[in-house]
Amino acid sequence: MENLVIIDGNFWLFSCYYATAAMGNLMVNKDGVPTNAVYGFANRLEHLLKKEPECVVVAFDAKGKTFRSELLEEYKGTRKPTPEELICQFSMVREYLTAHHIPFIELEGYEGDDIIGTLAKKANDRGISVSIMTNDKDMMQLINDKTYQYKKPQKTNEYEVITPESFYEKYQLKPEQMKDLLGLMGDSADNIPGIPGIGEKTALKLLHQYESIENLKDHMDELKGKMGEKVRENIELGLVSKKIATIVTDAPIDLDLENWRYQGYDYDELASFYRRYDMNSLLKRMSVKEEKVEEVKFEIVEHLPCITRPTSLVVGVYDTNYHKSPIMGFGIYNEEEAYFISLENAMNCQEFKHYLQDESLEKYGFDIKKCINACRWHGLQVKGFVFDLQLASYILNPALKEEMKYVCDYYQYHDVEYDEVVYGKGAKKHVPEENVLAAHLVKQAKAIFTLKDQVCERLMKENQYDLYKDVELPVTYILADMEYQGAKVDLNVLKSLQTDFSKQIKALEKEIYLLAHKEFNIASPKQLGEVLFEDLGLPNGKKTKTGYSTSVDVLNKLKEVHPIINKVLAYRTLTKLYSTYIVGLQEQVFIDQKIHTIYNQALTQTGRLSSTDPNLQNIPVKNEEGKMIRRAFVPEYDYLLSFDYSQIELRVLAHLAGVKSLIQAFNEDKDIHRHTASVVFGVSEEDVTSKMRRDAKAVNFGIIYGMSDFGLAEQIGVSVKEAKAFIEKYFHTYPEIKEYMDHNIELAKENGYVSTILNRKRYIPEIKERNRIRQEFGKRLAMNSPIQGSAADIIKLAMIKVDQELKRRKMKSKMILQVHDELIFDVYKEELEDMIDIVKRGMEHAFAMSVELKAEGNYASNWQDLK
DNA sequence: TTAATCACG
DNA sequence: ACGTACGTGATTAAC
Repeated sequence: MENLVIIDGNFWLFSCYYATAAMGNLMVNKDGVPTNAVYGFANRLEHLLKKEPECVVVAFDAKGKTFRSELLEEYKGTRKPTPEELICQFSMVREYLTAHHIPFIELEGYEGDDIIGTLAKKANDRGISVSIMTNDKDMMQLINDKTYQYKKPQKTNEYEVITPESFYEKYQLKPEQMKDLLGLMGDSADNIPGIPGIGEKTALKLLHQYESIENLKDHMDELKGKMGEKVRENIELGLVSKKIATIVTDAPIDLDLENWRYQGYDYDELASFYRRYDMNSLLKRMSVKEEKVEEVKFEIVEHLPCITRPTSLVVGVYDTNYHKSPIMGFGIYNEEEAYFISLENAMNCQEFKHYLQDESLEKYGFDIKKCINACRWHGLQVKGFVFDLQLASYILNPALKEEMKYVCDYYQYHDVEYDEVVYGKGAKKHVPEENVLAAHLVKQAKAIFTLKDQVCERLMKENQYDLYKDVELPVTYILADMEYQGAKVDLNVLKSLQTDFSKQIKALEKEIYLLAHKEFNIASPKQLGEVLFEDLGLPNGKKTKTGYSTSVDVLNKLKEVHPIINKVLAYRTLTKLYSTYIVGLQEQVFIDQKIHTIYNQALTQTGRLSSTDPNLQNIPVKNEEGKMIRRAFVPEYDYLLSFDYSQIELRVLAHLAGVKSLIQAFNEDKDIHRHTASVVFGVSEEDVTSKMRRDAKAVNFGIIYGMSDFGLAEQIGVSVKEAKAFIEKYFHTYPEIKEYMDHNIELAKENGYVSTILNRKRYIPEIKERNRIRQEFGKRLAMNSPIQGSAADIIKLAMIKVDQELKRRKMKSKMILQVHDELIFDVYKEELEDMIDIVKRGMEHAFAMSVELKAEGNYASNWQDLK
């Protein structure tokens, strides 16, 4: 007999919530959204699905009241209000089911119970058996020889089945008499009164004799004593209670078994749900479930045989910083050959070196920049990389973690292990035995080889192959050279700053202790908060989950209140510079006197680069003390040359949105913030005051971020009302901007993603979430990402253009740094003029738009003097 | 490991 | 009535 499984969605969600919420610490995802109930729900469902049910459907309560509250005002009146942390999971669980392709039903005016009752009846009428997944005892009235109830005990996942027989054993009643039982004894959970004074024992006795409340009413005169009185007094209440406890079986819902047939999940959709809410164990479990693949066969060789065909190549780099990491060995794979060779053997093998260097031997890799540079530090030159799975997959979906296992799982290739699992982590990290290492690397190589065509096809289909091949791939080679070239540092500058700063810090420390009347750790926000807001009794501006906020914005507002504030602010600035830059950078200087950063090209959601180990994209520049750090960055050759784009994001916006007056202003080379101020405030450009310009600048920036009135108000220090008026005026001035922003929000809703000028995509699942705050966040992403991303596209094009020209003209000067809208070069003095010309032109002609691009630059003998 | 803070575009 | 500007990385304290 065919079977339909009906899940009582509300019961499951509530019980999962309370099962873990009671422990005190709610499970949340990285954004702080509680996920415990949905996580439990998912776990329970996955377990159920292992039993391979034929048809599955979930029933939920709909919002609003039902006929029951009309019959009885106090129905469900004793329920505690649903906690906030659970409410937000109602929509989340629906997202989960949608991702899982499991149907759910909710119907206004009906409870989930009624949906279950109706479906069960309709299914039974068609000869289909039904399993009701709930612990709710009301539901027992639905049990019959084709419908069983499945109760989940607290501890196990093995359900207790309630059949008509087991029901009879317990109550000596027919299941449909459950309504009468509840009608008489009431139900405290739903606040159904029943007949006061009648409990389960008496109710059962009465029903064994009279069968139903209706029949009892006809014979109630026969009843004796106190009990008889009670029944006679409240028989009507009993009848109403029965009505309330009766589950509807004729709600307007159709049985749609064909669409409810469970046919497995779509990996992408479900995995993306699990990723979104950080449900990593469920994510991992879904890949484990896949069928076992056959063992990868390979050979561990001392000498590499002659290779003549394309291969995938994996370099086993041990540490995350590949500029100083040992290499453990190499994995090489194609459809006929699979080898592992250790570094030691590789270094002594001419055939291997030839294989690496031969550009005509095409190689496929994962993070080829890492492979190229790790090899370079070992004196090995690699040529012929033509495919990078990491970059390709980043282009297809930047949300994917950049680790290989995640990427492969995403493309349904599961026979790859996490590096962390093979090498261990933390103190346990080690180089594994050779055969383990070899298997790991060759498996990775096989994965790359296997996935290449599929991923390229997908790039073609998405119209992103050009972005990958003509932008990201060339850029990765350029970045490899930039990293390897490095930025030269004058350690003497840092050393002298170190003595200088540590004196100042000590002095400030003393002054602060004096003002605070005690010694404490100023770097501890907790202790500082206590000193400022308790000991000194300063007016506290609230904030943060763990205590007082002591961030700059808070402290800035207290500057006038107490002299300690300025000292603390100065202390903060200096210690930040001291630890992160003065000390931190010195530790990162290589033996060649240079810093070799690592650019992550497959991380940001917008297409920008990021820089680590150390981060050279956040070297201080905004205040005087900070700027001094830049004096330590010096040329290896003669000069540092830097060019940066002027207002690239606003120009991109003007172009993309087709803002006529902005385009014109840019092309007339006007001061854009002054222009904005003049149009918004309706004064001539000469009459724009510095405040007006400052405010206009804040709005120009804010607009790129998809600002709110509140955010702007905070930023420029006006009331929310004023900020709102300001924004309205701004949109009135540039109506095209408003249209463009709305358009992108629409695109995100319709397609699920937004795109840049080079068709870089960013998926925005947030925009479909039911949580309004998350949805608003999604809207801001939809507005900002195309702008920030297009600017990132453009500077990548510029890097390629400049690099090509440097190569064509055989220049010896080098590109060494990229800071989002700025390129920095280490130049020979005899090349200086040419370099200025090449860089400026390369940047300004990187991409043709209706708005001209403008790059301005300078040269100097250290980074500080560049600005 | 996480939260708070602050450095950059 | 919500909570509130986009994208990063490093350091420190405190668990």
